[in-house]
Amino acid sequence: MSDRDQSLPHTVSGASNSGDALPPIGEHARQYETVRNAHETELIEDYVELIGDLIQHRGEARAADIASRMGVSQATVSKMIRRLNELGLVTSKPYRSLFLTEDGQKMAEVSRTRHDIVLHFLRALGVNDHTARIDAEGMEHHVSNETLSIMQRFIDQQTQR
Amino acid sequence: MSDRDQSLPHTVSGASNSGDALPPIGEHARQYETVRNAHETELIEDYVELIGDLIQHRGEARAADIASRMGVSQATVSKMIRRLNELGLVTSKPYRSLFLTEDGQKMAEVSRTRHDIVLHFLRALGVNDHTARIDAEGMEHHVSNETLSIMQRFIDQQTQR
DNA sequence: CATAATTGTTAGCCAAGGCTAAACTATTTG
DNA sequence: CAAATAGTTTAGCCTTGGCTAACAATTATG
Repeated sequence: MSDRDQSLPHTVSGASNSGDALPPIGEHARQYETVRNAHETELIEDYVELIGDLIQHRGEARAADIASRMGVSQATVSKMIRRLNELGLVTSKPYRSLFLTEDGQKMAEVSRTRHDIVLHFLRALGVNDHTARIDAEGMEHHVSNETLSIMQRFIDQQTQR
Repeated sequence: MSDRDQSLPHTVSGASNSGDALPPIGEHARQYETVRNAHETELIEDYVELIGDLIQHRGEARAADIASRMGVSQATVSKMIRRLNELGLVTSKPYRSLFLTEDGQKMAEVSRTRHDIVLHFLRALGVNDHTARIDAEGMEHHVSNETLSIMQRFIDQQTQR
């Protein structure tokens, strides 16, 4: 709580969208579909990204570390690792630490880049570091490449002055 | 696809976060926890928000409309409505259209406001309308009130000039 | 006004992502 | 080097949010 509990702004400048017509049905459905799809990959990406970070910063990724950092039980991690294996994102021998496959490394890097852009963008916007970290974690999977590019441009403008 | 498929920016100005140390374990876990919690309420909020929109724009919310706009089967909607009922967010009589309870209306309004702020913000940033709509749909549930306030301020600055 | 078409519900299936408890493996240490 | 501790996996359970198919109610129409 704390940082995230502040008075919610109650207005939007100019015409509120509430007055706008609803989008055409097909388009509307596609918007929700995009979100549902993002959902399916989100967790996977979070695990892969975290595993990449652990390898980079700690030299290895142990299940126990993943569990404590993700805030879930070891059993959950174990099950997830099996999935990542099936998806060809990690290789693992029982009771040994993990490695990312080439695909896994690629995914980790893309996720990491996106994450960083969103985080830097929020900070450049003026959001405090702690909140920015939390928001970035949730937002990263829902930001299109178009928006990412624009965020990057914004960061550049802010820092080059 | 289309709008969302563009070259991913590969750099972040200044120090990449990848070089930063990992957050302390407890904090890290809390970040993920926040995202997991958001997840649980996301869908609920989407349904409630959509029901509110339908009532406002169409005069009523029928299950069939919800199904086609969400892009899911009617059976799924029916089941979901039962849950919303249990949660005290809607009232419904079998084979009749839905109404939001007071709590439901409150939730719909908060969601709508957040959604609008994020959407307007993205447009003010320069994101094209179509992409902005998709991104807003996914992002809205992960934006803290602090960030929303800052987005609102940004919108005001952009439009008041 | 009887029947067809539309809309809503129920039953029963599935996969994902949590959990706890118990079993197994590896590592550390007395 | 044996026993204790730490780490990992498996089994089995639960809830959510999808689905299809079958049935029920409502509404529209010939």
